[in-house]
Amino acid sequence: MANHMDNPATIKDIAKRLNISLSTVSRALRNAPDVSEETRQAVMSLSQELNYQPNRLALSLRQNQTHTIGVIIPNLDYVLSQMVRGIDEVALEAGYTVMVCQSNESFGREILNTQRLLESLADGFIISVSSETKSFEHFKKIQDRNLPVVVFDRITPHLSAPSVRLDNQAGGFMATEHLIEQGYKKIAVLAGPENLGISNSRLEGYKQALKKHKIKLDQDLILHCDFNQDYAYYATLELLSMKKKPDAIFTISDRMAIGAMLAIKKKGLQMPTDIGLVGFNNEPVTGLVTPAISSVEMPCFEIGKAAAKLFIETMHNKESATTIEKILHPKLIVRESSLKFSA
Amino acid sequence: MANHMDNPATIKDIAKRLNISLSTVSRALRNAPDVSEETRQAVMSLSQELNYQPNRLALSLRQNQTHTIGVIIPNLDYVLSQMVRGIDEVALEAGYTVMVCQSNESFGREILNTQRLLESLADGFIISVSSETKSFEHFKKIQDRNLPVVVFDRITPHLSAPSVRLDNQAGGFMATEHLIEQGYKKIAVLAGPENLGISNSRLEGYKQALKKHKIKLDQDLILHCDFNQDYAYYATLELLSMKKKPDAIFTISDRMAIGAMLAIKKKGLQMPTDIGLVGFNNEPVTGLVTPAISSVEMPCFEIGKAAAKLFIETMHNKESATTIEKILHPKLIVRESSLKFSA
DNA sequence: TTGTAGGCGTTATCAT
DNA sequence: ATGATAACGCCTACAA
Repeated sequence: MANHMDNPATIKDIAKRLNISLSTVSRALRNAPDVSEETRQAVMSLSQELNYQPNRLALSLRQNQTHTIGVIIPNLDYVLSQMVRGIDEVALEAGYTVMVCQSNESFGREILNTQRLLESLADGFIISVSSETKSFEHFKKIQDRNLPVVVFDRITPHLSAPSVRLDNQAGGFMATEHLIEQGYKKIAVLAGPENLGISNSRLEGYKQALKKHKIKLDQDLILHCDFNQDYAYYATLELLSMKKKPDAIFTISDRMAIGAMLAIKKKGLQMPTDIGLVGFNNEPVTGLVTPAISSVEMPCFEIGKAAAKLFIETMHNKESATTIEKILHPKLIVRESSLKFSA
Repeated sequence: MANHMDNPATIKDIAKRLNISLSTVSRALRNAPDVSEETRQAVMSLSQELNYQPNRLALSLRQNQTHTIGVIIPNLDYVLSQMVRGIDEVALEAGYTVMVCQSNESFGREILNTQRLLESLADGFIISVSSETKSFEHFKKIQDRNLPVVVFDRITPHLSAPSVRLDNQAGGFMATEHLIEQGYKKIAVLAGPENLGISNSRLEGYKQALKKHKIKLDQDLILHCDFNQDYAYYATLELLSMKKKPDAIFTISDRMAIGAMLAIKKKGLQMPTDIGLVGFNNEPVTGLVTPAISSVEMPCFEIGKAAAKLFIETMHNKESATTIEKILHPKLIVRESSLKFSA
């Protein structure tokens, strides 16, 4: 049995015990061709006995790579958890370890995370940008070091890197068109922070749908508010107090949809009769509340997997174009909250 | 400006440019006392100019520590996300980087994660055990290397390590007693997997409450099922088909509570009149469904923070007793689903 | 087929 | 106050 040593066995230990040189051991261990069967056997069996594990630190130092991917994300909510699972899945299989850092939607924290991960010598980065972030110097530093970066979900034009994302505009479009087809006339939209790409794309889809159906765009029906439930609640109360009150609301996240729902109930209005509601993300909760909320489904797990795959590819082929843009497609899940013409 | 070098500057570079020795640079950088003010200034300013960052790999190799904590958790659901946030918070502040690995409740995956993290030379581990895990050899390997381990949330007697957890029994007790006080007579419990500690503790609390109130324990009212919504749904259907049907259900997780709720609705029963329901975790969803579900609140973020703090302490004081057990307290959040005597 | 030596970036010990 | 050297664990020319 392995004697109770604190310190893991090293190549040196094996070499000493076998009275051969370090290099021979190293070769035997890595199945190099030029080592006698006899020595190899001896090395192998002893290394098993000593429970030898190569020291990744030494390896990394030598080869100048850590087989670690730095993942920076704004939070660990439902959507991103799923995506991280996808990343994890692929990365693990490819022999990479993942370091996940949450920025908590904080710009400063994002910089700190980048810094730390850079210090830890991650081989590259998979990033979803915080909503607070408007400057991208910290990410540029990564690229200055010539490390591969993949951005996903919340991408940004300010960072030129291969990317994976949802077709957010299509999502916004299908949500809005669905409401139009259900006979809603005055459709408001709760958009997210103005500087956020996904927010604007979904909003763009909304506008596109109105245009297609020849509905005049009313700026008063577009509200930008923070990505969370409370803001959405108050924004909705505001909307519902307008003279020319909307008869439907599209929110660009489910958190916001929940906030809107609570406000609608507070006002004593009924969904889907008085007012229609469609959210975004298709979080499980949308199917559980009453009425169940229609939502745009996003293939989170797949997006995560795609991001990791793209990363690995970029890694193995450093010259690859930074213009690769992988776009996955949303799907509308219709539930009660928007089903005016129910079956 | 920093010339566009791919390779980060090293001590060597600085030494060369300044025509002094490596050791002097090293000393100057680390503010050693025995270096002339002049040299120090020169080194400092050049290192800034070159944007010098010490190479953590080399440092780690030298000092035999990575300042990295391996975190192994079964999944990234609401509860654990919060806890991870807590861990992150404290670890970051203490200068540690966190590597989070999900086992996906899989025993094999947990072993793999441990292995990987061990190879990556984490300085220690913070672990919440997968529900599938019945053997603990892989964790013993960590301790064999004399690395500190802290277990949290899902702890196990098979692993002797400092731990942080909720007083699960108290949680089970307060949920059950609340139901009793609300006048429910036949209270069933949906417990989790049998080998899981938290499951059994909560169940124990249930039993304790019955005992206190002199209610006879009925084994038929205790169902073990997997930790998820679907199982809970079917288990509840089963419960509700019994002749001596229960008039209240305590589920040891909110996921299960949701499953139970759906089954109750399916059967056309009303909460809280026909049947009472209390869940566990106080996930946001419990407040959003109709009727809102009472639930036992657990201070997730705090538990995470406590785990990380305990880890840091253990780290700095290796001889510390492995018997430290930090226990945080739950709080019952009463909502409609169990409020028979409503105000 | 095997061994020797140098290097990855850093720090620590010992001289000078 | 400064420098040379060995060491952390590993790999890889190059030499034998």
